[in-house]
Amino acid sequence: MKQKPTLKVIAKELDVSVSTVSKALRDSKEIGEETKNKVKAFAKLYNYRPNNIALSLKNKKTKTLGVIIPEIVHHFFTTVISGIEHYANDKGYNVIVGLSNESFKKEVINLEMLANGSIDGFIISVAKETLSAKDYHHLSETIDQGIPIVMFDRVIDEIECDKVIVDDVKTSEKAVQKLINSNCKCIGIISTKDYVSVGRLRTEGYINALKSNGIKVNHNLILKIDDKFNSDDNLEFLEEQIHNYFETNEVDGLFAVNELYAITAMKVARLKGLSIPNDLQVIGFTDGVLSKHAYPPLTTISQHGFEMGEEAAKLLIDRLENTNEEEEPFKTTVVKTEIIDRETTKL
Amino acid sequence: MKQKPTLKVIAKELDVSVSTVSKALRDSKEIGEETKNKVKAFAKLYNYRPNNIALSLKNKKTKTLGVIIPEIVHHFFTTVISGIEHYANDKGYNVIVGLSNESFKKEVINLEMLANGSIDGFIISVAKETLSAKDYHHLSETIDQGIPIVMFDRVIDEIECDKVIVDDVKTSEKAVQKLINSNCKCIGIISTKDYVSVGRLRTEGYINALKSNGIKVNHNLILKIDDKFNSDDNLEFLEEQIHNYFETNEVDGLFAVNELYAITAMKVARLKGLSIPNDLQVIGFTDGVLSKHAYPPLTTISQHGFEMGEEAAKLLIDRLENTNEEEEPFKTTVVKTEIIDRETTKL
DNA sequence: CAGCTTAGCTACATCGTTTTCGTGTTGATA
DNA sequence: TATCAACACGAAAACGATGTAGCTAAGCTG
Repeated sequence: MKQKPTLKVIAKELDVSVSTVSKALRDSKEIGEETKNKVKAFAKLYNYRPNNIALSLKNKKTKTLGVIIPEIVHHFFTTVISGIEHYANDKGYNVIVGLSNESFKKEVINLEMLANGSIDGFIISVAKETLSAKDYHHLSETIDQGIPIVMFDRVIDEIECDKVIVDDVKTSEKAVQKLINSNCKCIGIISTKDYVSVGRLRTEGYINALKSNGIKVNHNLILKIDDKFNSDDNLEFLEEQIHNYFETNEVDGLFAVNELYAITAMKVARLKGLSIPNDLQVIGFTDGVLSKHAYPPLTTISQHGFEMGEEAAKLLIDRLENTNEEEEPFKTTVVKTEIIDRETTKL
Repeated sequence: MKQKPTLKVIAKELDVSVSTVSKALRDSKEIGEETKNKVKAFAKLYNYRPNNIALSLKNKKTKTLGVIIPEIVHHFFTTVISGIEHYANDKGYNVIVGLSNESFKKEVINLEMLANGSIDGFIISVAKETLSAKDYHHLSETIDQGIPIVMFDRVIDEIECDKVIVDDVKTSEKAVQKLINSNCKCIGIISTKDYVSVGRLRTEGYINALKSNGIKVNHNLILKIDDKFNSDDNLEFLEEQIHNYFETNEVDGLFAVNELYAITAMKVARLKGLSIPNDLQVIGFTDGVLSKHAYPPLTTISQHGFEMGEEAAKLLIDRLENTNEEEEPFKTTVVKTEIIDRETTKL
């Protein structure tokens, strides 16, 4: 086992000073050609690489980004991480991932654990518990300490920072409009409780679409699921709620605010003997593996998670590397969406 | 924006020395009660937290783990990451994620980027390209430098390090045996090319099961998909290969080495008018979202990815924190598997 | 009262790097 | 020959924290 060489050992070995070695490796013109070559050759031979930690301490920047998400076993979030990684790596940044598991406490711990110099900035999608508790002090304090935050998907209006979102309202309008155009007479929505911003906004879009088509909004057709935690865990609960929903409503068009709700609704509908898309048309939100491989393949809205990730990383790194005296104003980037036509809708 | 206070500013503010502050905060008995209280109160007021980077430099350990995986938009890998995170966080470690995208070059870059002091050890699942090229110098060099590596799932026999695997051979035997017991007369397997260790081993298990039941092995029934990269990208290619396979083989039982192959095979079979599980029984490997939500829900083998992650983190952290003089011998942990009975098999 | 202990604090080195500010030597110039 | 620039390099500070060793004053003992 050979230890990583440091400037000091190279210096001693070649009988020059540490500063000379450092300068030679950085190709400073202060150092003579001969010495430079000697040092470089030696460094190459022993595979010298500057110690990142020492550099971080000196430069007061770590070149790593902290990403905090509610869960990682989740297609959308991992797609976003891919995008973040891609852009970040390209710019020489590393990505350190923290999981909140939708828990406020874990979110706070993660933030504190990383805010002690380990990272230069955060990219975060807020936990449901945080959203419902409306306790954002950890976020504002972090920003206060000069650590920039970029929020994506689940954002908080009250906090001033860069944000990357999708136009949930407009997108949902489009989806519901598509159902209307496909001759659906009774369109329902399966959404989340209102404290989840995306659920609220998508419901808003659903209502807008109905209204602008002169359709009266029937609040029984709006199902708001209360899944505080990982929804995969209480699948039966979800199925039961959807089952009850179908018992009391005769829908022929359904808009679900995520894949799982859509897939589960399809499953329940199938059990009731409904044929998709003949008896019931379905549109989901988020284009994940489930949608693509479902039977029948689900018509859904692609959020372009990869682009969201890239954009979030870009916003963050831009801010980190902005050397201007004046602070840049905060930006909110809206990533465009797209309806992926598959087989759960007609037309 | 208030900057993070350092020991130095606290010291100056309270007119004591830096060491006094440090010791007071660590509750050293060298410092008088009065001074301690004063310092602690001040530190609390200004929310002092020791700078992680400085600590890392001093202690020569970063308390972060580097995880390098082929892709992150993948249920199994994210489940493993969850397990790693869970155990690591518990022990006060952070997790930094690198993606190889199945590329040898990216794997090397990621390793080098992190091996410069940023992390204390690696947890890695090797890229397909690395496996097929059989070039492991980056791994052995890393270990040589004293940075421990734990491999999981896709491991390399030639490299000596801790490993976490599943008993692929035995597990596959069990799965195929189940098909035999369910009266399948012609059982096929969809696997990967042999350089992917898990594909090779699972094929081995398939062959073992047939042999031990006195069934002659027909090599036409063994389909080895060559997907060097993310298999989601060349879905048509996969479908085509499976389609051809079904054209030339009349199988009534199918074992697939991953979810996607299983689901895709089911889709192709359905197109051919086959009914599942009546005409064709299917068992997959890896219990992901696809299996659970497929139609019909897929009988599959759970690898317990979460436990694998926890175990990998445990092996790594144990080694890192082992203060004994002698090196511990390398361990290979075999995580148990389980067949999840769903609706693509009879019985 | 010399000598010793001890409480309570400070100085300093250290981790690995970069960077500023010297400093000594050479060769050229006035 | 004194002066000066250019060259090639070294010493030291700095980043933030920790720990060892050293120092001072007070209190005690014989």
